[in-house]
This record gives sequence, structure tokens and C-alpha cells, in this order.
Amino acid sequence: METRCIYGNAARHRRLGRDFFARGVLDVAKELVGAVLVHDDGRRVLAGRVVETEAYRGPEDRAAHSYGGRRTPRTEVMFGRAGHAYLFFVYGKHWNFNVVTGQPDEPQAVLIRAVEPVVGQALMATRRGRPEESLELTNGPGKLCQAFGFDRRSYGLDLCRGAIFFVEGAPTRVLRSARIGVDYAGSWAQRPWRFFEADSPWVSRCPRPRGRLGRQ
DNA sequence: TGAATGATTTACT
DNA sequence: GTAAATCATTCAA
Repeated sequence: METRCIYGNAARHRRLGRDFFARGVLDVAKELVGAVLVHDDGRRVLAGRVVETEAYRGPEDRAAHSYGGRRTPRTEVMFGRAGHAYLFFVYGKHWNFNVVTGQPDEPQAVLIRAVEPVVGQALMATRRGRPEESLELTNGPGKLCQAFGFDRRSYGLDLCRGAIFFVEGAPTRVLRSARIGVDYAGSWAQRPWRFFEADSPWVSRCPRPRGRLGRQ
């Protein structure tokens, strides 16, 4: 599926479709790094290259909101079809944006943790209260939601159609680490289910090096 | 109906 | 480096 040009050059951009998302969450999380997240509300366009993701794989993953098959109004969308948006509110302030993956009744999702702004930095800067060139625009899951204007209104939206979507990006070097902020999950927190672009200044934080050479 | 808590961010030392 | 902010969601009663 073609979309109109959204960032700068004349290249054509292909929207990621159902088949891309209806796979295992680890594959999708890894391959989303380098893709471009777009929010086109018809008046303004925002876009950013995904540089950091995390995979959450219920029901077995203790770190996932869908752990143990927990099916609530909040997690409901994760039990449905891949390619839909799962948003949740945390710490009394922040929204986080995910895309559902896998097959129905496999409650998985990829958390988008950081992007590199590509289009619409001025609006992102206004919403974030930071300069346009600031790394703080979108280098965290809550920050990018604020910059892109994501909140409960986007819950359940189909990312294969509509105003919010991903387009294919160029391949890039992807590293992995443990996920962030899920220490409550015991050994599940240690699994290397966080994926991020090597050498990107836009990732939310540098992973703690593991091993003498800082290898992943 | 009430209590606990969190897939974070920010300010401050 | 630490700590406070702040409220929707969840679960127990």
C-alpha cells in the first residue's frame, strides 16, 4: 500500500500492514527499529524513525500487562487482531504507545520507547516545552506520546488504516538489552527483549553494559 | 469503597 | 545520583 510522501524526498513509502504485525512479538519489535512512525491528522504531519522498542509477550511474560491472561478493559485490545494500538496511562502523568502483534488471543504488543524526529519538530517542541533540536523531544515512551499527541483517544485504532501508522524504513543495526522499568517481573526482566538502534543519540537511555567489552 | 501501584518524567542535590 | 509527582487501573473486601 502506497502512502503519499511524508518526509522530504520523493521516495515512496510503504505502510506496514497486517501481515507485518501478525507475527511473533520479538520479530516485530526488532524489525520496527528503523521504521517510521507517522501521525497524520489531516492537518498536520508528525513523523519519527523508531530507534527503540520493547516486546511484551503475554500470557507467560510476567512483565506484560496481559500476564496470566489478564483480560481487562485496559488490556482488551491486546487479545484482538494485530496492528491495533494499545495505549495505557502510568504514574499519573504519562501515556505509552504500543502496537498489538501475533494472532488473536495471543496478548502481545510492542512498546515504542523512542523515535528520532523526522517531520514536525516545531509542533513536537511546542507540546514538549523544549527546543526543536532537543533530544528530550521523543527519547522516551511518555515523551514521544506527548510529542505526537497520543492519549486515550488513540486506544484501539487500526494502524493498518487511519491517521497513525508505520512506514517501512531502511535496515539498520539493532542491538538488544534487558527491558527498562520492569524489575517487578523477576527473571523475565532480564530477558533481552529491548531493541534499539546502535549509536543512536535518541534512545531513552544507554543500557548497562554486560560483560567486559560492553557487548549485548 | 478503599488501597496499592506503576512498561515515567522531572527537578533537585 | 535520589525523590517526588500524580491518577487510572486493578484487585480485594
